[in-house]
Amino acid sequence: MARRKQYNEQEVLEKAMRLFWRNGYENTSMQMLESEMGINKFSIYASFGSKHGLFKQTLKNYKKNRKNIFDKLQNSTKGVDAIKDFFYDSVDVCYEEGNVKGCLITNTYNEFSFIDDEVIKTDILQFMENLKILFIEKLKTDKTKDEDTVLKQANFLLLAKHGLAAATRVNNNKEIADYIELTFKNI
Amino acid sequence: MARRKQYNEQEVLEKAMRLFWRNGYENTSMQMLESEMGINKFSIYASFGSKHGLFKQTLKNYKKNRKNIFDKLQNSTKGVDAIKDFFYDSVDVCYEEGNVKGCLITNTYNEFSFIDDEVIKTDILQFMENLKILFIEKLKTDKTKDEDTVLKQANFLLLAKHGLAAATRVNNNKEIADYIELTFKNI
DNA sequence: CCAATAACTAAACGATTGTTTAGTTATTTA
DNA sequence: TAAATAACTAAACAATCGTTTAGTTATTGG
Repeated sequence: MARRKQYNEQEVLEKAMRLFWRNGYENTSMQMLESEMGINKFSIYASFGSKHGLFKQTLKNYKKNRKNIFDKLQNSTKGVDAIKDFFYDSVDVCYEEGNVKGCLITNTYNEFSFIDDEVIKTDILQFMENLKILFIEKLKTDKTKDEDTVLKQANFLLLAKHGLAAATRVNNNKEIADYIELTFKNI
Repeated sequence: MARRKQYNEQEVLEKAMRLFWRNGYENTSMQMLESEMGINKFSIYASFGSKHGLFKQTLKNYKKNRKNIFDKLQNSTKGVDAIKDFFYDSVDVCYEEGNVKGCLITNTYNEFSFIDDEVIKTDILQFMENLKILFIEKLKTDKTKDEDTVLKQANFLLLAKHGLAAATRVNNNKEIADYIELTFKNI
């Protein structure tokens, strides 16, 4: 054995995540990552392999961070209102995190729709597919909805979530609340 | 006088627009622009000043191209249904253009929210503000809506349009129609 | 205590970015 | 027809990108 790492991989990964979150993937350079993470390029490559690898782990970490609000949605018995709560929770997380911009998943989805990178794309699409399944599950608890309605509404809510994520990047809390209320008015 | 330009500035600008539309600003290189526009870098700089200048003119050209559907919205007497038609028209334009991705304004809005470029940002925000004013105008034709409701619904529709633009980048026509119908169900 | 070795620093890598420039070609008008 | 000049080609520009490598430092276990 020899010298030990002078940094904590989880800690620097969190810092990298927040930088990617603020600036997107392409607009985050290795130089920026160096100073934000507080470690040398060599160390980044030693721990995460590449910029791409670091970003992948960043996404993984993001999902882990959000696990609690997904679990809350999954375990709730409130039906459609559980989804509405989830929308509010998603917004809250963004503002709690402070300096970030919107939702990292949605940001990545937007950015990579212009880039050939099936690895990241598959990752994101799977994430959204899982969310849709959760929506469907909650919508189905309302027995007055037929299957077709449930699917349509699930698709609608997935896109509404997308609009919401865009909104959390610029709008204030009040406008966002209005948006959520109107989204669920007829669901 | 001397030699004349061997290309038509309007024609090559349209080609540049479609390339930016497909790939975004940062992911479009001067090399790609050269081959897509069919002219040399020198000629691009002679006609448009810089990559940034070319992109600005691209946005201007995009607005001009869409003037007809904005005019249709403005001149319509159908109230809220005019906005709904506008949503469908926006989708149609995307699909008619073929190889492009979503709405150039929304794409640019998303991409530049991560970049310090007040020129482009101001341009885009003004565009969205104008659209919101149009929405308000149409919503106001329904005299049963109070002022507060009109503003809330206009904000909602602006964000819904954002979600729609995201959808036209991946989803099929049927899902998009469902989304539009649900959006307007309670307006 | 010292040889082994992992983690560090810092410089350099080749590739690509947007932009400029020097030199050539073609067309215009006097 | 010939001088003038704008538009062309193609090469080079400096800066930055992600990545690698050579050399140094520090800490470990025998």
